[in-house]
This record gives sequence, C-alpha cells and structure tokens, in this order.
Amino acid sequence: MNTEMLKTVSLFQGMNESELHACLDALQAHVQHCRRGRLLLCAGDTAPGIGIVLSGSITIEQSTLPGDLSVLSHVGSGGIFAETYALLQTVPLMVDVRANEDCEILWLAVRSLYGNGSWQNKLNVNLLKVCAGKNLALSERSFHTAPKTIRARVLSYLSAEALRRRSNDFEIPFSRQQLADYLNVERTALSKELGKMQKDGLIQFRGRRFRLCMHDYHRHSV
Amino acid sequence: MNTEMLKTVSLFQGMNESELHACLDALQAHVQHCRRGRLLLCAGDTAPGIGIVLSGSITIEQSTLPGDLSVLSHVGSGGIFAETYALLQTVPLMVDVRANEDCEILWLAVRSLYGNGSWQNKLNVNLLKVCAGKNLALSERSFHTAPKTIRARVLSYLSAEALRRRSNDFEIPFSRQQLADYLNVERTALSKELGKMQKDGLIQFRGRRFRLCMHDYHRHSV
DNA sequence: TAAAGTATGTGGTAATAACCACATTTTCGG
DNA sequence: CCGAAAATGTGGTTATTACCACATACTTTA
Repeated sequence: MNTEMLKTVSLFQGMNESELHACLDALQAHVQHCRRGRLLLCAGDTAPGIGIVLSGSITIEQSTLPGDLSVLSHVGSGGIFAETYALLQTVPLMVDVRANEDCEILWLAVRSLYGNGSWQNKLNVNLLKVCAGKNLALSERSFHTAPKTIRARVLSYLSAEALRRRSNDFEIPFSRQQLADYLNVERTALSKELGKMQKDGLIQFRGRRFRLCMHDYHRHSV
Repeated sequence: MNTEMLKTVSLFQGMNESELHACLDALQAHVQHCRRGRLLLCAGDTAPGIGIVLSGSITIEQSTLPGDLSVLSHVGSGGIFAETYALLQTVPLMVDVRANEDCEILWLAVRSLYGNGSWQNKLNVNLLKVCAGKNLALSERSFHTAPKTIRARVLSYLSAEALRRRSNDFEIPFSRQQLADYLNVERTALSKELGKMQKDGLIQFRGRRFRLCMHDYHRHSV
C-alpha cells in the first residue's frame, strides 16, 4: 500500500512511517475495490468501520423515494466517511454511500481504538462518542428540515421517530413550540398542518402522543 | 469535589476513582461559579476548554441582533458543552453561553489530551478533530438555514463568510445551484433575491465573487 | 468559430407558510 | 375545585417562495 498517500489523510497526521504501520495493523485495515455506481453502504446497515477514500470518490445520498434522489455530500481521495456511524456502532445509517467512480476504500475497524485501557484512552473514546452523538443529532435535524413543506417535515420527523421506537404509536419529547422550532416552522402553522394531516388520515395525535397511519409507503406516481 | 456526580458524566464513563483523579489532575480541572443570567462565553471568544455543568444549567444562545434572541439548546447538570470549539482551538464561537441559573462549571484543558505521543493518541486526536470539524460545519449550516426568508439566509451565510475571510470582498465555493441547496431554497428564487439585494445596495456580486456592503457589522469587538 | 451544452437570470402564477388576533384546552398552585 | 397561566388550536390576511417556461450568458469542444 502506498503510505505516502496515507500520510496526507487527516486521520494519520503527525505519524511517522512505523507508527502508521502499527496503526494500520491494529485497526485491521483492509482495502475494498468498488465499481462506479455500486453501493458501498446502504441505509439501515451499520457501518463496518471508518472509511477512507484512497482513490476515486464517493457520494453520500439521501435514500428517500427513488427518482427524488439528493446528494448530501461528496468525498474525494483522502477523505473519510462513515466515522459517525462507526463510532456509534448501534445506530443504523440514514444514508446511502455510493461509488461515484471506480474507487478504493480503506476500512478501519473502530473497536481497536479502545486499545490499552488507560484513562487517556477512555477519555478520548468518551469524547469521540459525545462528538459523534452530536453529529448525528445535527444531521438528523437537517434531514427533517430539508423538505419544503411543513407536512413533509412532520412526516420525515415522525417516520424517523417511529423507526427509532419500532412502533407507529409513540410519544415525542417536544412540546408544540419545541417541535416547531426543531422543524424550523411557525408554531400555529404547525398546529394547522397537524390538524389537516389528521383529517387526511395520515396521522392521529393527542398532545405528545402520535400514531402514524402509513397505509402504504410504496405509492409514488412515476 | 464530589466524584460520585462526576462518574455520571459521559466523559468519565468507565473510569474508576483513581483514574478519574489522574484525569482531573492532568486536564487541569477547575471549577467556575457563575450567577444566573451571566455570560460564560460569548460569540467571538475562543473556548478555554471543555465545559461540564456540575450544577445548575446553561443555555446556548444565538447571538444575532439583540431583542431577537433564540435559545439553541439547554445543557443541564452532567452535560458538557463547548467541546467542538475547544477541540478546534482556532475557531471563534458563533454563539453565547449563558448561565440559566446559578451554576458550577468544571473546565477541562483540552491540550492535555495530546498526552503521550503514541500513535493511539494521535489517531484519537485526529479523529476528534475530524468529528469536531464536521460538527461545526453542520452547526453552521443550520445557522444559515434558520432564518425564514431567503434574504436573511443569504446575509447570514455571506456575513459568516466575510468574517472567516476577514474581508467584505471574497469568492464563495458554491455555484448558484449549490448555494441554493446549501441554504435550502429554490435556485431561481435565490437568483431573484440576489438581484433584489444588489438593487437594494446590500451586496454586489458577479459570478462567485461577492462584496458585502454592510455599513455597521463590526459589533464583534468589545 | 460555430454549435451544443451548461449555468444563471427573469417573469408570472399558484401554493404555502408567516403572522396576527383570538378561541379553546390543559396544567398547575392554592 | 377554582382561577390563573400556559399551551395549543383556528380563521383570515399578506408576504414569500416554489414552480414552470423561457431568455440570456458563459463554457466547452468539434
């Protein structure tokens, strides 16, 4: 493997040749080749580790309705991805990762970070988890505020919540005002839209308790 | 200091008593008392370290125009804050941190994380920086997409960019379509609003080059 | 250089959400 | 159990934006 290239990767900054080798060894580094257009990871998966793009490039895509695809970000050679999900091993991906062109990916197993049990190490790992957690929370919110209509934002949020609780019937942790702030909409407009959605049979709610009535989510005209 | 309480803090998970003490010592932990309503940190500052709320609670506030204050988040006892900025020491805060009630804050000096120079340590620190960087990028975008009008979003973005470049005349890294996506608005609506803003004398632009014509935007110095 | 293709700007229209004033419901302290 | 206060919902109006069709400018390349 070309270690010169690896020295330019942010993760390995400040390491000399021997440290780099020790590191790659301990993290069970291995290379995956991937053809342009193929999925490296898909929503629902748990990340197998931290990904580093050795050559080529990948895109992070929002996996909503097919045909209405949106690219969230682009990671080129030397970039890293999936580290948030790798650090929070229980959390499933909300996005797809696709090879934007033929590429080589270096995977690092993250559990090896928990190396020697020194307090320095524990502190680092705890701090990493906190950062990754905030990261995830921020990504998720930006997900739910992306749709242009209030209805779509509400559905995005409620669907994610239902998925998380593994139930279509659940309580949300927000008051109406807080939910409005979270979704970046005006409170009374939110109330009105919630009412309409109930009338339309999409949801039922009372206070903070919501029920999602998803008849079939596979319906989308061409 | 009450170490029982500290053991519940996410940062110190999994540490025993002696590790905890070693840790507090190495990180030059010290306690600050703060009265309800006072500012702990203000926008433009650089964070002195990682903050942990020992008692009371704090709020993170958006420091835009006074009178139009918005609370971004609330951190209670046991919570940590400012870790993003502490990890990226060069970056000035975009927010204010205020004591929501009388409180005690434990500050940890982050440079001590760079402890022994093992590759494990370097890797951890590098990873932390990557996470903190993504965090910051996500926060910043949610800042710029928070305003309700296109004009306000554009100004929020351009002002931040001007601040970063320390100049009112700069190039942005986005095409129109990309900027529209970033600000979560429709491209042609963005073009129209940019035109109006130029006509109104707020900005000048040509392609990716922008100039901010803000008469009084130097309220960052004390 | 011409032609094709891409990026950007403009006009008009319909849909949507912000905003305000106020009604109703819920929560909470006495 | 009451009344006050907070939270939530409703109606109507206006401002703003999404959306569409198309014009113009700027790039690329044959």
